[in-house]
Amino acid sequence: MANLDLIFHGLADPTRRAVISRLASGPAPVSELAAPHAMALPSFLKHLRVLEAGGWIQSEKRGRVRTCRLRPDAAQAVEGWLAQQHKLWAARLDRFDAFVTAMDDERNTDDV
Amino acid sequence: MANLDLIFHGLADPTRRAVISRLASGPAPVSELAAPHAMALPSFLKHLRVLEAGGWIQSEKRGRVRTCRLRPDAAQAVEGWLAQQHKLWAARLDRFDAFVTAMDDERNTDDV
DNA sequence: ACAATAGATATCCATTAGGCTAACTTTCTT
DNA sequence: AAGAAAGTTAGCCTAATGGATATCTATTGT
Repeated sequence: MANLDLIFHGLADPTRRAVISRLASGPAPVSELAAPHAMALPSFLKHLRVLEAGGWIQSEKRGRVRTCRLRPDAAQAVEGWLAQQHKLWAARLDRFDAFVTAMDDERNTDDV
Repeated sequence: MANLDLIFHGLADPTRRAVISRLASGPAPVSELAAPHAMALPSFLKHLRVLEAGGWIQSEKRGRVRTCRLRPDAAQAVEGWLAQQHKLWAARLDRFDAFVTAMDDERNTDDV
């Protein structure tokens, strides 16, 4: 699996996030993926390579057409990282919730 | 709220992810955050600024000490993006699961 | 008052990112 | 066989990254 640096770097660009969203509705050849993006093809190809390096997509060339499809792996890695952070944050977030709740109560008391 | 580019860029570096994890156990001054990382302070400060730009942390200076604390906002943005993608992927992932299951069944049949 | 502490600022440097054009290879189509 | 289509490769450019030093400011402790 790709490392988190590459995984997150893959997401840190709107073109690449758009490609991921597009591929959610099914595999597509390179030029179809590139069409909505106002840039030269070689520039776009770099984004695809970044996505591939991050494990977001895989591609296969048949004839002169390279078809790209999404891979669920990277998303799972992101979720894993988030879940781990959540565990760490749990106590804090609870306390934060308590704080917000206390504020609300106070405000309500004032209001009522 | 910071945009997704900055949010994800914040995560695309191990030093910065370590800072986020560290801050989960509570606020800390800059030099305490910097201590575990083998780099010069100005280099480390850049990472803090990236995290601040991405909405991951906030900081406040009192006297000569700047205290940094985590903000839940950025994580929520990430979760929002993931949830949205999940909606898009749902059908595909189901089909992928079915595919994997079919493979497993096939393999089990061979094995047994 | 002075020295130490905690950061901040200013530069500098090498590498990577993200864009481009031009030229090239392969694979269809006619 | 020739030409169009779909990528690919190579090189160029500018700006941003991620690191470093050296210097500076502002606080705090003695």
